[in-house]
Amino acid sequence: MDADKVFKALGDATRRRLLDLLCENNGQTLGQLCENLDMARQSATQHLEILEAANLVSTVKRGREKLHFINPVPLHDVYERWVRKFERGRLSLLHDLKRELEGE
Amino acid sequence: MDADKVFKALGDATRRRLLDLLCENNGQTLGQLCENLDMARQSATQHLEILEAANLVSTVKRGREKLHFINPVPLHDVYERWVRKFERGRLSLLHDLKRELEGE
DNA sequence: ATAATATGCAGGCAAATACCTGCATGTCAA
DNA sequence: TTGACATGCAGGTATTTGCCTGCATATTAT
Repeated sequence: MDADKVFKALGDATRRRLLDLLCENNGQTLGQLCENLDMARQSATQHLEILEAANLVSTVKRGREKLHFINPVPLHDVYERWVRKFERGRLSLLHDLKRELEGE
Repeated sequence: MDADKVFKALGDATRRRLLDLLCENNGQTLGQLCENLDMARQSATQHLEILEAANLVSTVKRGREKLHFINPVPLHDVYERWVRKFERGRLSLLHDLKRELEGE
């Protein structure tokens, strides 16, 4: 997993919206996704390319259409590497902060 | 939680490194953090400001020093909103993808 | 008081980003 | 085959980003 690509991909509201759209209805074409986006088709294509480079979306060509599918694996990896790490020490980290804010 | 700020903050290797450094040793000063970064102090300051704006880091001034503490709450929120959502449908999403890749 | 230390503030610059328009290609259906 | 439709490719531009340097301020220690 390339953490940088995954996080950068997630760091844009349009791309997170695309993931949400695919979560509601997996396997949509570029055209279908564009109908929900309010931007030129080309811009949506670029966003989808970034999601694909991060391996968050995989595509399949069917005739003249291109179908888009979510790949949930990188998100799971992000959780394992980033969220769980801080989750483990969560209470003690919060404690550090609170104690310091209260003037030690 | 401002998802956009949190994701954008996480979308940079230097800032993720800062979070790791604080996870190892919470409450470090700007100077201490800079020693591990290989960039000018000002650049590090800007990264820390972004982490602070995303509420991932809180600071306390002590004399002439500024102490930095991780706030694990936004990361937890990101998990709740983004990772768990896809985690729930994870197997079926993977199934969609696999079936399509195999030619349906 | 004065020097050393820790951080803040302002501005400048190159690269990356997120849009766009215009045209080309490939596929389906009449 | 030909026209309509779905997507690909190329390039142009304004904004944002990440880094820097130079100078200012505030705190501690001698």
